[in-house]
Amino acid sequence: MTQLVERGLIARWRELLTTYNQIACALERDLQDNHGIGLSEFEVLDRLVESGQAKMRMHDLATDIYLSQSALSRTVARLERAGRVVRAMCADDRRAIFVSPTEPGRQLRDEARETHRAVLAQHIPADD
Amino acid sequence: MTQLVERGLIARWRELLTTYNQIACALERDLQDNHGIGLSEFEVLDRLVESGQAKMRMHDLATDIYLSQSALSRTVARLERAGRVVRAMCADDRRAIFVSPTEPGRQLRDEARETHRAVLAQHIPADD
DNA sequence: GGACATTAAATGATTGTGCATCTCATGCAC
DNA sequence: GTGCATGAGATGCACAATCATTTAATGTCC
Repeated sequence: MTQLVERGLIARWRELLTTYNQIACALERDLQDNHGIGLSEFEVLDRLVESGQAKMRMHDLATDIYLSQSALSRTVARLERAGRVVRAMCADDRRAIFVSPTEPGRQLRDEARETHRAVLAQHIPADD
Repeated sequence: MTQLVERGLIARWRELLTTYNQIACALERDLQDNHGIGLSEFEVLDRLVESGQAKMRMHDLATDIYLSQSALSRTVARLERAGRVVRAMCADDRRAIFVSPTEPGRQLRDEARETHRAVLAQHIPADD
């Protein structure tokens, strides 16, 4: 990535495009094969756990992540369906929803994190 | 991008993830709004024209680009439906297909290129 | 020449995404 | 209080991407 800094906008964009797609594709495949979880599901779960808090509001989760609001909503729905998180009412603001990882969810995250890191290590250049 | 080189794998990946999504999203939106063309359609058309050749085989086009074979096939189909390219038999190898941009296709590409460049200029850091 | 692997491209099925819209809940003005 | 804008989240719809499969043409080995 960094070695291409001077090549002009288009070249840098294309580099970004292919790098992103390669990595995202590899992550998607390995996460799915090894843990039965998609990339965006992992990213959500990961951020949820790493926040350290027991529960997070959807809205706060959304600011952290690259997903659109509707994509986040569906991703959390999938995670819930799979028993990785629970959604709960928020007493203070009844429009809001709290999301918390379940124990299996935390566990899955820990396992998947290793696959995740391995794929990244393999695809992201050591340094410049 | 470059200023984050030392932050570790995960941080670099997240940076890539959000950068990519912001730019791709902006490109998609502006290309669609201003020229009625999607990002992958533009990328295909752009590479097709910039190759300098009158026609290219699908397979050669595929090596240049981040799209899967089936995605490319459908993207070209969309471009053809919109009159931006034509597909033709290849006499040498009757399995292969030639793709050529039409005049309106070239023209659209030239126009869209400016939008494309503008969005990139706006989102990709000048340099460091 | 015949059988089989390989290659180019298209296509069916499934899935995830974005946009627009909808439903409620809040907040604020009056 | 009523009325209206705004905010949080869910959902219908359309579309694009993937995987797996299919069709058809080439190549190869015997």
